[in-house]
Amino acid sequence: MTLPLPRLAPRTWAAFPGWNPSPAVLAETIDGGQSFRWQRTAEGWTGVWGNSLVDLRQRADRLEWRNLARTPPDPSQTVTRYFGGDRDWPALTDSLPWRSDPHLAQCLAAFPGLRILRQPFGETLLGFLCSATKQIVQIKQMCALLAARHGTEIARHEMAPDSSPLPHRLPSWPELAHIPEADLRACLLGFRARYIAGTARFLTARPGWLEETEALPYPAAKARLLELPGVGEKVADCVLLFGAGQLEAFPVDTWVLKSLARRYGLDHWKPAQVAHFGRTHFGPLAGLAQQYLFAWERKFGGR
DNA sequence: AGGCAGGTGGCCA
DNA sequence: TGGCCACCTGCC
Repeated sequence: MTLPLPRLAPRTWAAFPGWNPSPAVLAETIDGGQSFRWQRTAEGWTGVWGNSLVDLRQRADRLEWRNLARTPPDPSQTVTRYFGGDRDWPALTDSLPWRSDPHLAQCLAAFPGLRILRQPFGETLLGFLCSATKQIVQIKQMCALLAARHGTEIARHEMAPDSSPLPHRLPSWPELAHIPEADLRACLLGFRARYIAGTARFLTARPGWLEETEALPYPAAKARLLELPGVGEKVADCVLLFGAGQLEAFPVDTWVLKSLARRYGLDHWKPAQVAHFGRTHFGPLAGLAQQYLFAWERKFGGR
């Protein structure tokens, strides 16, 4: 006979402190290519990171969230960190050189309140190792399969609705190290499976390496990430921007290449040259500027 | 139906 | 240093 579990109070909706983005800007922030673990629901969005399982919904005048997992003990702290709630985003955005850059000004106006997420470092690395020459939908599928087949289930709050499609964590790096490459390939990873297996072996041989890397200043952290198989300039910058809060990281992907070619006259420039231009032109928060350019180009770039 | 997709690593001049 | 190409495979 099993005893009935103590009945926990249902998690209730709470207003999101200090952030009220439009539905489009919210979608661009959580589902625009920074993170691959958010799904639309009837009410809004469900997302997973670490041991967190969180719902978002928008009311007429505010954004609301609720925790669906039994852990962590203080979910509001986790949510605050994930959404960069410890930074003054309006001030950061205002310090970008939009006054002397009409296109940047146009991008800021098109996505007011856009934020850079601060995701768990190791998970960000995994997501972007999956990203090479893949579109966001497909990267999300890879992550979903990795989680469903190889990640531990997140203990849900008793009162949480069980319709959530994302009840599993991504596998940790030690867990990934035990998965045969063939099983990784079965998660639609293709040639990326070799990178992930290689990185898993590398990290398993060096306990603490990832945590040390996350804490290093940007140039040193990037140099270390480049040691990993499958991590080049672009992936390293994405991991540092979206998983370590390094706003000076300036990932150059095809969208940013397109953006700078068409809006800044940098036709035929190579990625390394564009990266240099970005750092000098946009300054120490180049990564934040990059996210606005990226979002604008994806949405309006077809003209 | 088939080319293409948020790159990287290896090889060659 | 710079340019090219293989690498997997599901989607539009």
